[in-house]
Amino acid sequence: MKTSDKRTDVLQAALELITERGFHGAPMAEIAKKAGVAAGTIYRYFESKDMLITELHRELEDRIVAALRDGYPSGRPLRERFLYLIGALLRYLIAHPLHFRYMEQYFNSPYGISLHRDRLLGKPGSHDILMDIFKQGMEERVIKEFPKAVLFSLAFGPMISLLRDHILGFIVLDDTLIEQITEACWDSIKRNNTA
Amino acid sequence: MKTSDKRTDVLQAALELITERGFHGAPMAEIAKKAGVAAGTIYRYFESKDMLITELHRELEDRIVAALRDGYPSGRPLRERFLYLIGALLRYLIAHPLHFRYMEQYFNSPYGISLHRDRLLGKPGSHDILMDIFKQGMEERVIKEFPKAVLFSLAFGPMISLLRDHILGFIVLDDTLIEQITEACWDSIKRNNTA
Amino acid sequence: MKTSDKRTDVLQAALELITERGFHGAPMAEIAKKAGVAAGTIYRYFESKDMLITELHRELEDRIVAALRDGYPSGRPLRERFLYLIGALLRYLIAHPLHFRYMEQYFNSPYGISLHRDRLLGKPGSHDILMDIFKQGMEERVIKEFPKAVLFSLAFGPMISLLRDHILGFIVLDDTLIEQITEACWDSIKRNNTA
Amino acid sequence: MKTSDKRTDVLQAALELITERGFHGAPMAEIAKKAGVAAGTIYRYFESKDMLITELHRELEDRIVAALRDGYPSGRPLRERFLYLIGALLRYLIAHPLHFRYMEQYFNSPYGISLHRDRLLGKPGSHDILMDIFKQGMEERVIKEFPKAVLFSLAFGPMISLLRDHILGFIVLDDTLIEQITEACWDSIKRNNTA
DNA sequence: GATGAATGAGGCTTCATTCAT
DNA sequence: CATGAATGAAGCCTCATTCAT
Repeated sequence: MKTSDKRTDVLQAALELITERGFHGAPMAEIAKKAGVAAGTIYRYFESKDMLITELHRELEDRIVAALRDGYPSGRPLRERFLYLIGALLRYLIAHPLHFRYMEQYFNSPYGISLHRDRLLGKPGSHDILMDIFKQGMEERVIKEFPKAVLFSLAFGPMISLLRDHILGFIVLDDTLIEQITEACWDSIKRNNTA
Repeated sequence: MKTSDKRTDVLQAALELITERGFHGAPMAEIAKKAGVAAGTIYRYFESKDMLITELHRELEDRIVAALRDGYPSGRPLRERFLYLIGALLRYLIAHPLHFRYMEQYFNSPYGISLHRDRLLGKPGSHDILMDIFKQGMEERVIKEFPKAVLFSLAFGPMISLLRDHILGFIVLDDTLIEQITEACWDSIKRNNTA
Repeated sequence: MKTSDKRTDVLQAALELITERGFHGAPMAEIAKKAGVAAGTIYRYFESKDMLITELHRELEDRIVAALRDGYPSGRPLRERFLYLIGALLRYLIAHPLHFRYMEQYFNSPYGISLHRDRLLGKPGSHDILMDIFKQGMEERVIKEFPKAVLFSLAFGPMISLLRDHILGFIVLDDTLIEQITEACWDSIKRNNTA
Repeated sequence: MKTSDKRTDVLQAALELITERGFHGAPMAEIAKKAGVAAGTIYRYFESKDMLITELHRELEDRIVAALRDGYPSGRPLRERFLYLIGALLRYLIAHPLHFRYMEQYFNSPYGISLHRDRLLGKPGSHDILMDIFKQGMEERVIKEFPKAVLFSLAFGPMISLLRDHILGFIVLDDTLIEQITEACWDSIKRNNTA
């Protein structure tokens, strides 16, 4: 049994180094050293530093999407599905702070700019799930009449900000708080029953 | 009247180049050229590239804070003051997309990591204004009982996400939409007077 | 019957790759791939890349010399033997452009510099044949009184230049032209019997 | 008075190193050291190693062409002009063996391949002079009826071969010999007055 | 103060060669 | 014998910073 697949080692080393020091503070030589391989070895698995960075992004994204799909309460009411999605993502990223940090950096770099809208939840998978919720919600007049991008921002914007604070130790996001926060997000997009 | 203060020229050139190409895509030599000065000249005004970057951040922050203070309806009700703050910031950043882009990059770089909590509204100034609103709001039971960091994220998180979309052209933030969005933010932090 | 001797495959692959891209555009790994063997395998047959290159040179040289010997009209008059030699070489290299390209590259590289005089026809074999012609020719006062190196250059120099043009498609060397050219070469070394 | 223009120093160092060791045996770092400058300095004058190599080629070519033009006996008979051209080139390259070695290497590399026909005498200048001689010579039926490329090869091919031998010390090209050789070249292209 | 040529450390990448399987 | 993953030295180039003018 091989515990160490070199490709995986490189990705992990890159993840750690890049989240800690940024793309430009993570030379290939250092990534190699941290991964326990020679510098040249990285190039057997990744065409270039850019490719390594892009590939790592893709892998993390896949894992995140998988985490969101897993346990998604398809048949349940709108609100419940929405709360699940936000909560699951929040929990995943709290459990994997490096993933969060990496994704954040990626989107704020020339790499991620081409990804635009397909951001944190870019993969068709989870993105569509969310969009379905929004669509259905607006049709049923449960959710405010907003462009999807606005709903998206209201739903996920706070999370990013909160995760940073959590990682930096400014707040502790325990289960109770997470629940309250997801509900607050729901409040921002749900229609006010002015009736 | 000095139309061209070299220091200002350098800052402006740095702003444009860095927002367009990132910190590492903006060599000092190019900044100098764009600013119409010699490379060495920059070092008369800034100790190093890092200092230039930090200084630029500080200047932008100052201007943003000033913009928020200006016209702030001190004596008015809580909700109105809150809406004003969010709306003013949104409007300022829409009017100054480079400022937004720069601040975003800054926070997502090793530079910004040391800034922690003091983010977009880091300067005591505006930050305090907002914190006062939260404090008073919670005391008066108008706003949900949350750690301030959470309230902050609920209030400003969506905005950052929206600004990106706006700058990238995915949505058009006109005055009507801005008003609706700020109200949605308010919905997420205001207490549901179901009692 | 061995259709594929690995050693031969490697030499052929090297020939093709090197003539196409130069010594430095032909990595061992690529030669190996083209030869259908593993990179390490090459080192069973050749001590190093340098040795491979040198060895390939030697093999091509052997084949060229063999081609010249074959059909050489030993008993015939001087002029005829001379014309045969030039013509045969020209025809061989036209038929094997890769051989020509390789030899050319070889001589113009640090490898070939150590080969000095032993150039295209370096191997004692054909070289001697030519030298005999020159010697006899001078003795019989049919050929100009020149150092052998000069006669050699007059005889073969034009050919190299022409082959390049032919390979590059600037001229088409058909049989008629070849005959005329070999005669022109003869003109340059044959004594003008003006006396 | 500046004896050392850094650009010139770099070109000279490159010339020496490349002729001695080939393009790939002449690292930029070494060229820099030999030129007495820092590695990075080269890039102020040349965009890349390729550009340096190409530029050096151009400069040498210019000098050679200038040497050929200088003293060219425009008004004199065809034969004299031809002999002058060959002789002048031969003399120039004997006096500047590094130039010859460099040009040779250049043409036998991927760089020079794109130069094709425009070889040693590529610059319109001298090339045209030669072509004019050929054209006029054929019209006046003084020169054999050959494609220009063939005449060119007959005229210059031997020279290249001879220069190598000279540089390697196999022969000594003194003025007497040079004159005889140029005449031999003339013999190869001039029409045989079979009349 | 201003200039910009010069510096040289450091980054990314290639590739000949080795060696465990 | 053959394999091909791994190695790491070495090459090209960039760019923040300095300093003589």
